[in-house]
Amino acid sequence: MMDVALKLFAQKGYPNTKISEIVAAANVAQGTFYWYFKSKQEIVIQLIAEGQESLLKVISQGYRKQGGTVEDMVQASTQLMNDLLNFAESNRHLMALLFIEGKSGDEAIRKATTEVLVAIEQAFRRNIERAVELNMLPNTIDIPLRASILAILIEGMISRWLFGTGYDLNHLPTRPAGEMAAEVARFEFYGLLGS
Amino acid sequence: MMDVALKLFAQKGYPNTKISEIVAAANVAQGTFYWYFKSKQEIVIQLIAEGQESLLKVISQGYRKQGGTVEDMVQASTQLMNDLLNFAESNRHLMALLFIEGKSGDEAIRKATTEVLVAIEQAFRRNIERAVELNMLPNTIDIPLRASILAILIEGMISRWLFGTGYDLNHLPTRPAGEMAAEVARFEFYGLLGS
Amino acid sequence: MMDVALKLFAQKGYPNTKISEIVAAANVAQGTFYWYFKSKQEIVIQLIAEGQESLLKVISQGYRKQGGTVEDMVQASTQLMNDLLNFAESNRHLMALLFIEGKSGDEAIRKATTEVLVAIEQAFRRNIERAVELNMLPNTIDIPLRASILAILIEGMISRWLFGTGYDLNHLPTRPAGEMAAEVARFEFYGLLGS
Amino acid sequence: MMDVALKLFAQKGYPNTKISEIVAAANVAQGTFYWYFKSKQEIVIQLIAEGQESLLKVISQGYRKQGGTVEDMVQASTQLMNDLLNFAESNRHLMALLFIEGKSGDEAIRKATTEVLVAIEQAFRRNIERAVELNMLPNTIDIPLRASILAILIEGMISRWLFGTGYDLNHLPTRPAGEMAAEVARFEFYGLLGS
DNA sequence: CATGAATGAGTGTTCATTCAT
DNA sequence: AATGAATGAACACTCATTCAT
Repeated sequence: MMDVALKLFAQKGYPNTKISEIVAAANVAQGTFYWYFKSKQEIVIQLIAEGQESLLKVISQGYRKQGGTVEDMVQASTQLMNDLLNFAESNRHLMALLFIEGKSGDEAIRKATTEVLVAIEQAFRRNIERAVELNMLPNTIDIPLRASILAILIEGMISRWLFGTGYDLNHLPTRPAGEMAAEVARFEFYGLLGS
Repeated sequence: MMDVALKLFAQKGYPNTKISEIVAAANVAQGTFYWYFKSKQEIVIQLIAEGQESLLKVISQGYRKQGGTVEDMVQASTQLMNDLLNFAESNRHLMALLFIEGKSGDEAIRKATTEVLVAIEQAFRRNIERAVELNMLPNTIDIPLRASILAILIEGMISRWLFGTGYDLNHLPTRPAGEMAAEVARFEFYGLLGS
Repeated sequence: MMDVALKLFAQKGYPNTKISEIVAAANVAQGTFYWYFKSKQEIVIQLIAEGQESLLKVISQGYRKQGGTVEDMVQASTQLMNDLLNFAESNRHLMALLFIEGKSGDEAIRKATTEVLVAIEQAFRRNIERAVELNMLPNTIDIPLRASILAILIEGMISRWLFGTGYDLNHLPTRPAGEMAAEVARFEFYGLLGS
Repeated sequence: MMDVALKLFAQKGYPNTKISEIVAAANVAQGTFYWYFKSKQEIVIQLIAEGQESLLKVISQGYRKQGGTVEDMVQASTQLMNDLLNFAESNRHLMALLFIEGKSGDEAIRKATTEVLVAIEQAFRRNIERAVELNMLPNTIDIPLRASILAILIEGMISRWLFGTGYDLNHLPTRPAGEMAAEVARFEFYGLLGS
């Protein structure tokens, strides 16, 4: 039931998805929904929590590589971006839920998604801090702001890559994840002016 | 009536705002709403259209400065960012509507906000193209992608600066617009590694 | 709408009466109900409150007669009983609501009806106190208990007279109010052993 | 299971008590209920029937004493009232069910409780008839009415003694059963004017 | 221009009951 | 005997929209 609910929420939005549609798609009776979930809100929260877990797993496995040179750092970042994009691609519906419902919707839902985004930001923050310690990044930079910028970047990038500018669930990524990841990581470190 | 509707939409979200609340806040009768607007949807669309106009005005006035050096370019970008942040700060409710409802909500609403975002992206794109022509940026870069990245960046930055990570309408910007603009413009051109 | 609701509540009981039935009987749309009443519960509370008011008016007008002899007292009591019975007879539905829903039902409803019954009891209590002061009743009696007994008596009597033993809304009083009132007043003062 | 159901029905009322609550309190599965009882209604009916039996046993044992004088009669009545009050006190939940659900609720439930009340009334009626035959009561009195009045009296008295005016299940009797019984029996025979 | 009473389709949720195991 | 997952009809309440004044 959760898969079909996730799909419907992603396609039509949480408020526009009726319980009756979920149960119809899942081929169970209306009452059955309430055997498994306390309310409509509970299923989204649960969906988001599950998604958070998988997503954080990806992130925590991301930045493993360590190395001395700047290129190693770019490498590692590219790797993380790539992992995230791959995850996002195979979890389109989840990403839609996170990016779309997370912004509007009921307080409780917003709170749940915010946690996910904060977690991403903190992962970036830790990485920047480490890099500064290793003298790979200038210690003059405003770390929290930069972490924020990176989180924004990755979030927006995933969102646009997956759904295009119009948040269209049927939009197809126009370039491979690897290429995208490389471009963004490059921008991350070198900006518009390039290497 | 439009101001109070904008405020309510921003505070509670479009689907959670009832016509009855709007008219109550505007001190008119329920029927009066329908003398001014064809439907609930129409008022949002109209609200977004008005917002789009003002926002585009800001953008079009932004990149006026021309100049030969890279620093001129950074300057100009900082200026634009600054203008956008200032506009956003004095139009919090509009920005909330744009960033929040623009992602979820009905097709028509999403379409309206998408136009605004596309316009921003195109403004950046034109600027990058010009810079490449002037040999101020390497001609190897993927222009649409970079424009996209910039649009993402500015969008996410405004959103977080105004509302914090949790999309909280009562969040207060923690740093002055000017400082924020400078930091972001710097990142835009030089990336994490700095100038 | 209130009349038809009262009738339906009396006939079928509060929980068994659907809003849809009320509006159907009142020939208005479902939503109209909620224009006038906040909830299903609110209409009963209102109904009971109105009933309480009329009922208390009857009671307060009841014991007006004053007099020196015991027979005057019996007279006055008969008069009150008679007034109450007449009121009850022309407000069958209200009495049903009071006696039936007042005992079960939601806390709020029970509380509302309890007030009515307490008011009746206090009217009796004041009368007994006055009679004791005038030495028309022995000052050895337990006043609150006796007031309670009288309240019970009148309540039960009305209930059975109107609805029979089986709380049947279609039951018809088998004897005239006046006769009933006289019998009960007689019992009130002289008990089974009679005058 | 019946005990816990009785308790719950008394506490929350029949319609507000869910099967799920009964089985939860009885620590069995939902389906188990339907192995023991055909329906929710059936368990109440059964509960009432059991209660009726015990109650009638008390009543039939009540008026055993015979005697020539009026005081003997008052004695006997006091004894019966006392027995009833004691029974009621140790069967609070049952009494609540009888007095509360008996008035509202489904036809079948009302019918079941009515039987109990009719039985009480008939016990009183027989006693009055006997007393009239023995010339202990004037033969001018309206026997059925008086029986009715007595039934009302005892019913209301038990109800108020146990639950107070507000039908509060947690109310505690404020005076001992014996005292209460004596007072009521005295009123029964002598009325307000006393012996 | 404006009112506010009236509408009615729509929806989340409840809960007695069933039934395969 | 007992389980507990599954059912589905029922119901209170919401709210955008209409319309007679």
